[in-house]
Amino acid sequence: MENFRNNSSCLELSIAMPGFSSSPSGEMGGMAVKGGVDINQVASSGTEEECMEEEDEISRNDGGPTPRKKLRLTKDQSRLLEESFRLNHTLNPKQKEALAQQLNLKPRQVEVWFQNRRARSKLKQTEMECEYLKRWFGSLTEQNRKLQKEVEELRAMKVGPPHGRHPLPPSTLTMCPRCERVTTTTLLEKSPTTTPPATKMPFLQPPASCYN
DNA sequence: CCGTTAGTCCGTATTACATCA
DNA sequence: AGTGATGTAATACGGACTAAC
Repeated sequence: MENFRNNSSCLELSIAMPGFSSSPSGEMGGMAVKGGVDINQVASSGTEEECMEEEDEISRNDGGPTPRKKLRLTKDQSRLLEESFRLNHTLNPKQKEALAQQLNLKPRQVEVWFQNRRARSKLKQTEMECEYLKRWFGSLTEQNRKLQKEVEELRAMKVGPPHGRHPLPPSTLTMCPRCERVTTTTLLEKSPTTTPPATKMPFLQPPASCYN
């Protein structure tokens, strides 16, 4: 059976992360998944069916819950998994099988590794977003503080000398999120920092000056 | 055509173990 | 040696999707 579900795009945020290419393969299906399988019983290149057989053996043992032991992947295994992940964030059954064979792991282990890896990616992205929003908040606070100050100054000017002085145009601050350089622009221009970062993170749209 | 069911994969939360300071 | 923190492999569960009936 094929499963064309392809919704890992929910992970697709606009922050560019190294090794996060978000190009899931579409074709899914065909693997038995549910059911607790203690796959730590040595990483032999077994099939899913063999996993199930092992599970049966385990559950037949003494009836009691078998303590699960945890496998640590070798550096080579991790490296190869990471390389595969860079190419694809999801695996179709054939890829999974091939990779498992190559790594001397069970397909289920490869599948779990990819699931956890996707979760870690997402967590990392969320942390980055959080960090960015904090900085955003900080810069807006600072911007607000300066504008308040400017308002105060303008008010003071208004009640001060009646004529002969041209007040400066009100300005606002713009911070480039990439280089974190603050520039001043007049309010007649559209200030990018006043645009909420709701949909797209402005990492991807730094001002042209950033590249100068 | 529509509803139901079974099978599959995925995301998410959690658990349990290994390792390190 | 004991312990708490951290990283991560593995499990549990529910949702989404598809094919078959």
